[in-house]
Amino acid sequence: MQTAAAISPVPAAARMPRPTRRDEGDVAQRIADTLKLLDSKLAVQRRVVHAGDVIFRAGQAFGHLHVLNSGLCKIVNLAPDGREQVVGLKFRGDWLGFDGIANSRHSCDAIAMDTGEVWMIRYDQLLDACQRHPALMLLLHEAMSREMAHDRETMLSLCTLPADARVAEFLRYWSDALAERGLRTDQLMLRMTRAEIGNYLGMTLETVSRALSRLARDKVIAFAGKGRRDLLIPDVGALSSFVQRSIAPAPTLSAE
Amino acid sequence: MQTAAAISPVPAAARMPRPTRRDEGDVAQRIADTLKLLDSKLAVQRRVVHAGDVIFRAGQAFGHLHVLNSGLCKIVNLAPDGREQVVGLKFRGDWLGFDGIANSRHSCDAIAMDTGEVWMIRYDQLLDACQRHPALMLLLHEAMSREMAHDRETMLSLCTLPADARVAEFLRYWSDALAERGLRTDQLMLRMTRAEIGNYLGMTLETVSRALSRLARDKVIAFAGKGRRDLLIPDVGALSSFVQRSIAPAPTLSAE
DNA sequence: CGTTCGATTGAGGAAGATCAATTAATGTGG
DNA sequence: CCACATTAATTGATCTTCCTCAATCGAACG
Repeated sequence: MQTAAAISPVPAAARMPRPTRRDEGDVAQRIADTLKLLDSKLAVQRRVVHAGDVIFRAGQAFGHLHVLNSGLCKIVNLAPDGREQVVGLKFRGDWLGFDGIANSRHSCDAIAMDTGEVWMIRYDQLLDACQRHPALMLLLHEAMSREMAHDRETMLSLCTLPADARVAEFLRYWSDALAERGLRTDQLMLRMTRAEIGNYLGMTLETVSRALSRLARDKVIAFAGKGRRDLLIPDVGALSSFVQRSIAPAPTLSAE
Repeated sequence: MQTAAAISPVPAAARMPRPTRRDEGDVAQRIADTLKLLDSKLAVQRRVVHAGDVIFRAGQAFGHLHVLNSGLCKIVNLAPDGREQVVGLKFRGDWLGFDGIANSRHSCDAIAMDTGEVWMIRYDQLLDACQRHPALMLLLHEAMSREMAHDRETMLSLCTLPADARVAEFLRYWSDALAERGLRTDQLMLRMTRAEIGNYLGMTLETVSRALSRLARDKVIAFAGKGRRDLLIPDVGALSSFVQRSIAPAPTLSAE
């Protein structure tokens, strides 16, 4: 992680009018509407998946987009030289497989991390349907746009946050995703090993473990049950403020 | 950077059939075709920009997509707390502003880094045109898809490469982008300060400077002219192999 | 010709990786 | 149900990479 070098003379906070965020209810509604619209206009093929199941693999011919109706899924990017990295987590209502459109071939693995249902949508049929139903096209573009915006947030976190804060931010994001979908957010079952989390966040499994221990010591999170995979998050705000604290350890700047 | 922890039992190299890559000629052709199609089907508004000009800013209402007809441009992501990061570089033929679709508001700054021409396309008109011309919609999806795939490559680099290799990879990517567009790739004018490059790559300006010095010492690159912004890249392959060398310093593994 | 900004280089320090040992949880066959 | 093997997680000690601070140099510009 490097210092937030001032690459622009104007402080960002000063010129960015915080974009108005939909609140949770809206997101849940949007997802429900999306699923309903897809189901009504298209021949959706449903598939039940279990933890570890491959939804698609890098290199496979692209023919379908997928939408997660329930469950949880990770996206893993692979380099030809063997490096691999978890580059995304997907929740109910999220689309999978956009990356395959450009080269007619998937460039990532998508792996289920829990029991769930995936809707498969033939891309050619989707295109047809978009011609007939502009709302469908809007919705599709919106989903792609959202994914891009989120990827950039991820890059920002990877580059500007220290390890502890990155783990906190990761938990905050996850519980946010749950909240948006109307699920309880005070308890969170990590369905990834420390190694996977570390891979996702660009750090080692030991660093993840230490970060979690520290967060627990500071009462920002707690472990539920005996396994160390179930977390209690009494206050999501505490996670956010932990992140904020770690990027401004010496906040005593007079002007600016 | 962390070790490439084996998060999956199967070595990636073994199961990923290297996707067939278009070669340079195809990319140049695709870009030319895209621009022609846009120009013929839409009311494109042209705008000449110079280094430092703002194409759009985070927070601004989203109304247009942009396509770079010439020049070079950076995308800067801003966090509400003031952190900012360069999250993308755009070349001729690249689209800008997709991130604005989802919340009707741009979430990044787009800043020109050189004299060039930007085509502005009203999003509502584009949607209309997509209804009439399926080819246009295909092309649009392809552009979005390509951007997502590239963002993931970027994350992979950020998380798995040490600083030197990240700089080398950055130069390789840049010169690749030039090659794809039929431009000469043996010389490259960096239009960014060391601080900007460092911000983009998640490291400090000193580390960038040292990495470049080392690459020059190893004859992978050379400095042209007196300023340190013009680079000579005698052999792009040397950059790639530098990257490969740095991820496998002890390659003597018997089996696997 | 001085001022300013960007780049380079060195020395020291800190965050996080690596190596290694221990403990906890999970699964297996008897 | 228990001994045992296996995998995940924790924690500590050490080492490496990269960040931080600081000085110097060069180029561009008024």
